[in-house]
Amino acid sequence: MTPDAAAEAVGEALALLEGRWKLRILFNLFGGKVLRYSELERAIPEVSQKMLAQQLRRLESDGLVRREVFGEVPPRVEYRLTEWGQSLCPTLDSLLQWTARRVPALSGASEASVAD
Amino acid sequence: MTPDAAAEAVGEALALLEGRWKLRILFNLFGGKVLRYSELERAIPEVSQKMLAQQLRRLESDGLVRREVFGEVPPRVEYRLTEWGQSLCPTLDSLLQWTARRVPALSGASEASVAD
DNA sequence: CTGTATCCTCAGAGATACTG
DNA sequence: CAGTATCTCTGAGGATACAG
Repeated sequence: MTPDAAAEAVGEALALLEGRWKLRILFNLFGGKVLRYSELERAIPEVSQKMLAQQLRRLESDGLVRREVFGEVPPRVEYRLTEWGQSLCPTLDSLLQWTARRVPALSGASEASVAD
Repeated sequence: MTPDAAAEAVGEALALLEGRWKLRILFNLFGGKVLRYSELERAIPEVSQKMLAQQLRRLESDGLVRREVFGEVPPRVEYRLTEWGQSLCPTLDSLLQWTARRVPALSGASEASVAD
């Protein structure tokens, strides 16, 4: 696999998670949690209705989230992770472990090393 | 760990990789490769000089890439991954494995399920 | 309750030109 | 060779209003 092909493949994976709200949504659903639209709004107070709806649609069409509509009055819509979405958890965990391995601060990091 | 805290932590990790060029750069350096500025330009022909320099600086200040300047004429600058940067490889691999597990296409995926 | 529609802003990507 | 400087422009995201 060439560096470019690998970068593209990983990039496509990351694209599914990019944006300011996707991770917030995902982490509120990890562990099999099932939330209504209004519950997600409360869980993520900073998000606008437009962005919440938009990102949920994206997550759904990308296969990470399942949306279930109940034909009731008043309307009810529930969101949960798909199995595939749930299976992302360990990978995000490994990302977390990686950040923990970051070196605190290189002593001479402010200036690039200069060899001669 | 709350969903919000986890989302923020993972978001910070992803931020280190976001942008159109960072992964391209990273994958060209994985495996201990050492490349000069001009070699990176050739490896990623679509990138402008501005973006390449800018993203390299970011990767460097984030601790993923090490930059080594040789005080020669003509100038020579080499880039390689730090140990921490190199240690990201398995995680990106697991991301790749994850995408491979994606379900091909849900039969009734175009319309959301409607319960009653 | 669960969304669309519209308008607006502003960080960041890209093109181009220039420099030690 | 290895970069800055400057300009432009796009599009993600936000505010607000409206709708089934």
